[in-house]
Amino acid sequence: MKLSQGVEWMLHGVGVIAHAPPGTSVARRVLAEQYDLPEAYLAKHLKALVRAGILTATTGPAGGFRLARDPADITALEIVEAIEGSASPFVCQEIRQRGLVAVPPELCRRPCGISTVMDRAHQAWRESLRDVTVVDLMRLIPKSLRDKLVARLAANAR
Amino acid sequence: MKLSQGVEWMLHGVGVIAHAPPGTSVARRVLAEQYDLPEAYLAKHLKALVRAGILTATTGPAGGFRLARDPADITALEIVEAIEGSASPFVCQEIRQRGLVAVPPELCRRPCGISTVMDRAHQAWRESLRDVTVVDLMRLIPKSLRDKLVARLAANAR
DNA sequence: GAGTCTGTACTCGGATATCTTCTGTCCGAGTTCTCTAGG
DNA sequence: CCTAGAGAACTCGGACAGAAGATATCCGAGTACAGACTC
Repeated sequence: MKLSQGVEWMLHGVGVIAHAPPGTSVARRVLAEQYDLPEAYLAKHLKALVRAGILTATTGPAGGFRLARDPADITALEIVEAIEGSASPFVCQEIRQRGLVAVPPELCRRPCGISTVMDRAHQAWRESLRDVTVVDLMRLIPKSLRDKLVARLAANAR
Repeated sequence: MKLSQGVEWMLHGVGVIAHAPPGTSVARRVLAEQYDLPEAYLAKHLKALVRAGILTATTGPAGGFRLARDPADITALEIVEAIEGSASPFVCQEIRQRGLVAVPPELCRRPCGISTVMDRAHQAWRESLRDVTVVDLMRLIPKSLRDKLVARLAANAR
């Protein structure tokens, strides 16, 4: 079980985009330089966030990415699932219905108990991430650096 | 993020092994037939559980696998982590220390805030799985099938 | 008849290919700004 | 001097290779039982 590193990039990245001056966008080049990330690959993950309705993208010289909604309405869970997908990491293959002591289909109306156990854990994980909003992510940046960040974003906004 | 299917196999498998008559082992062939699984690949995961101290393996004609400890002392979390590893699915690459607005090392004594958020979610996931023991897994098998299972295990024990 | 020895059959364990998924990259479509030319 | 037009530069988006990990498999090492042989 491994999370894509795009999750880390986007959790940091959305926190940066959220600091952009109102009405301005952050170009992916600016974001890539911010953390010294490969720009082309970063694009892939940004695109996923646009599809998920978390960011909006505008093209052209003054284009870039900005939040699609209020930062308080966007959760870390949404960001993670935009990249990793919302499917559970545990996929029940119904092996109980196979083999020598197969469970007859009429007893399989309810999901497999193992599957329930795993899903419950997954829900606990999701709940934890749902409690964190982009506002919280913004607060994670040390204050001294926040000023530098905002200055840089303002300088790159056109 | 995807869990190996070995997790499903072993959660079911340990539940089966736990039903073996006292003093007997379950051969991997018997376990493979139980759910119609590829025996050779199943071996890989069983080995992982032996390394983790969850099962003990004995060779020879009457050999096989049995629980290394009391079923009430073995948690689902142990089984999952024996296969997937105990590392967090989120690995912090410390990208905050890179790029144009890099955080100076003296401010990085504490772990990155993003990392903390993800680790908290991971701990919630682990806690949920830690609450489930092998005894619980045994109870997940419907009673009517449990009798058939025990009979089969007794017939294959030598 | 009892004990011992040898052989066989059965078990698990490590090393080895194949394939899907993540990682990384490139070039094309679209838009806005700017510069220039004309009125 | 002002306005309109065309060009250029900058943006994002989808299609294309390479690498790492999961999946699947085989053959070898070790052990307990069973049979046969000897005393």
